[in-house]
Amino acid sequence: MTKHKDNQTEEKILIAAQQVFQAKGMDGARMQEIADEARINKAMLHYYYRSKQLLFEAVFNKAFALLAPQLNAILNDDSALEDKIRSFTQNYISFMMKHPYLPNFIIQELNRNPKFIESIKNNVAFPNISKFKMQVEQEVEKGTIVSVNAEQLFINILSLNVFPFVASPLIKAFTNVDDNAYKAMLEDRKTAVSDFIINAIKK
Amino acid sequence: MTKHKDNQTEEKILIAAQQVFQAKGMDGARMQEIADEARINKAMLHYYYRSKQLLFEAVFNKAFALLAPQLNAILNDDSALEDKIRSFTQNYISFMMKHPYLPNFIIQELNRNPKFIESIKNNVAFPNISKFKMQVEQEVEKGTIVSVNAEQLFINILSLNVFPFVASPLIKAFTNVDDNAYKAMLEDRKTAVSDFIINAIKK
DNA sequence: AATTAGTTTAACCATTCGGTTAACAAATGT
DNA sequence: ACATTTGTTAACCGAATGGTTAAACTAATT
Repeated sequence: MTKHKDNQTEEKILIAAQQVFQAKGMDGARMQEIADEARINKAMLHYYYRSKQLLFEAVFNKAFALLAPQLNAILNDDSALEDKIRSFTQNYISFMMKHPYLPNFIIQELNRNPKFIESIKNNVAFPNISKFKMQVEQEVEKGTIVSVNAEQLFINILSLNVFPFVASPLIKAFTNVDDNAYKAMLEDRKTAVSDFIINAIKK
Repeated sequence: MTKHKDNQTEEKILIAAQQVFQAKGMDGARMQEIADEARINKAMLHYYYRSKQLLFEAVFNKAFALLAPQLNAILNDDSALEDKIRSFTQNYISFMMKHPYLPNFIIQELNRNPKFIESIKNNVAFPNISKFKMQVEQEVEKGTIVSVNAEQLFINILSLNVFPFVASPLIKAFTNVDDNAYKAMLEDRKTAVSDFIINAIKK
């Protein structure tokens, strides 16, 4: 980062830290466990990242940088609303099935420390609703969809796509479904959710 | 609980533990902080609840016992599907606005320890989808709603109602909305969400 | 070969944390 | 009145934890 040559150690640490932090959260993670996971000496963690807090922030920012473009796909894209909803749902669920820990990690840590969001809000690619809002308002005016508040619609889209990943243990228990069947249900949702949304707003 | 007389101390501890655990989670909570919050000596925590783990479980079970009946309102009630969706949405959002920490706490701790759910599954009032599933299938057969999978519909209802409480810091940031405006949006959702759902499944 | 800068390790340190102990106070029962 | 049980406190304990240090090691640079 600063004086360090391009060493593989720094990368190994970040990967290990990612796994441990995402599984156990900031408070539950142990520096020793991260070191073990990376198969290096614990002092190396501090050599490269100075403190647990800074290592955590590196992991968090990387995770957020991975998530943000996914959301911008629906917020900033130029294609038609219905197409966007379909492609977003399809892509987002595929993406999340590859990174199931991601949304929970981000949500949990932001709840733990809400001030933390200010520091990432400055990020260039921070998702923002304004363009999406204009598009929805235009569609309402044109009469292609029912009268709907853009913020509420965005919350609905996000909820339907993200929540099943955040609350999976709970949902599995309520619906008496095992891991494989749940995966199949998520697969179905790639189209079922967009059908649901479009039905809800279509005139 | 066991040999203790109906002392107010035990109750004070549980209330304080609830606040601290729900704000900071199992790993982030400190026994000393709970004692301070309850204005009692730390040793009392162990006198009444033996260990941090057991105190945590008491808090968790109480929280879950508060949540479960809310869910059973839509799963086990006999009224018509559309009415249930409306009343559930209305009641659930009102309820959550009074207990905003609840869903996050439960979801977070179940993700931290998925085995933990087995111990509460035995609970008599543990929410179960089976009756709701039958009702949805009947409505589909009668032709009053579009063909829809009951589990998926249940996930959708849950997502739309719960997620805005779980991810509030994130949503507030994306939509550029402050605390008061967000509260107003949640208020709107009491009817907006049920309209959205019913629109989505109506023929 | 000697110097230097960067990297790695084992041992160590101070603090925090969950939990215990022993003495004491206040009820409760006889 | 006395004894026993229950409730409360301060002081303490050992283990775990984030972080530091100083020395050893490695590999370029001169």
